[in-house]
Amino acid sequence: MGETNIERGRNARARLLAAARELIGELGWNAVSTRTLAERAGVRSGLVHYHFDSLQALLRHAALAEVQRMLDGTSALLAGAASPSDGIERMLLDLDQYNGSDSASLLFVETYLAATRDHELRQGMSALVADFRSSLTEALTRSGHPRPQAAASMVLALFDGFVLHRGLDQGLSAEHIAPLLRRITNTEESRITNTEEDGE
Amino acid sequence: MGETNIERGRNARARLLAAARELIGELGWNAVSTRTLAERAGVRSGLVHYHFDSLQALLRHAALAEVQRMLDGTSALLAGAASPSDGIERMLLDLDQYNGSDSASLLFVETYLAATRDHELRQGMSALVADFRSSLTEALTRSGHPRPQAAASMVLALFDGFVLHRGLDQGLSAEHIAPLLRRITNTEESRITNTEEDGE
DNA sequence: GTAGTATTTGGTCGAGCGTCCAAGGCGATC
DNA sequence: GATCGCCTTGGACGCTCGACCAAATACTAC
Repeated sequence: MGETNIERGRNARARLLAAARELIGELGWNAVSTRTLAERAGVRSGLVHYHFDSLQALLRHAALAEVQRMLDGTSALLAGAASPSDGIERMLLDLDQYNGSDSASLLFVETYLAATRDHELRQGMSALVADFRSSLTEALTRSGHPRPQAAASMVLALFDGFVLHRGLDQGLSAEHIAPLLRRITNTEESRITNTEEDGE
Repeated sequence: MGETNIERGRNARARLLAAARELIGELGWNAVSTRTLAERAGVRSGLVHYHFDSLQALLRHAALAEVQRMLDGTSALLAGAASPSDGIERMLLDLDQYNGSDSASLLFVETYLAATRDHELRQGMSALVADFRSSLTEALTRSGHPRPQAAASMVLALFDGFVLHRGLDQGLSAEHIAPLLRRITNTEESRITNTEEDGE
């Protein structure tokens, strides 16, 4: 295809996105500058505004692509599992790869925060998260969970909070909380509505 | 007492801290500048470095004080409840005041993130969170929970993730997930270890 | 009042920021 | 080999930043 000239462009663009993926987590969304970005990508800073409308647009694009990649990988675990409960537990164990201090974990949280201040990013993130949650909800519904919607929301919140807390407390492990996670994903209705038999 | 001169200083200092409390959530940790801070506090920007060693020190101080205030308020709910399960559920309902987009919610998450990049802040946050978690663990232990440590970790992660997700999905409500929260805080051992009776 | 101390002001410093752009490089096409 | 279009360069623009400091101010103590 000898499109070497165009390939050059695609390459630089991809390297800029990869650099953004790393730096958002390392430095924080607001601390990523065109110059550090260009340096990490091995290009000159002028290129940023050739390939993207603005620095924010670059960061948005990089963040959404990475979040989608992570969510896709995670929901693949759900699809390949024998039951939703197993799938969710595998997802939890899979979360151990995000130790809460690596750039992938932090990118996720940074993107959440940036989304509260950037309308376009917020819409993109909402769509991705809603998709993921509806997969979860659907799986839980099919398995007969009495509150599939609430359980899916809870599992999602738990996962993100899990990653957040790992940044402070490295002792927090997936195996540690897996047994209790099963209580949520159980298809049985909870039998106990009030536990005050145990005073002090 | 005519310490009017010192009072002036205390007042300016307090106003700077209050401004930081607001702005960290509104703009993001890294976007708070000495000048916006001073403007919000109604003082001149030079005062920042008179009352504090650096901008970072001011932000650290303000964030840790506010997080402690929030955690203290929340654990008061636990202390005043009939049982840990009730207390935890009240804490969850109390979380509804943090809608995920207000400056209080965002300050919390911003501080988590900033702690991964600021050693001193990280130590302060770790101590506060560890304190809170140990209160929870102790309460769950006294009530006979089979896995008090794991349950406390889980509840904490769930709460923070809950706030995080509310920023994207305002439909997420505490009442919605309260019934499932009880499954975690239940003092009974989970009876089901494997739920694959429901294929597809 | 005078001296002394704590607080506040207003401005400067060098550095880094996002954005823009004219000029140059470079492979494809004729 | 000339022309064309995409890609890249290097620098300039105006601006904000954290930090710092000498002078001015406000209050206290003598």
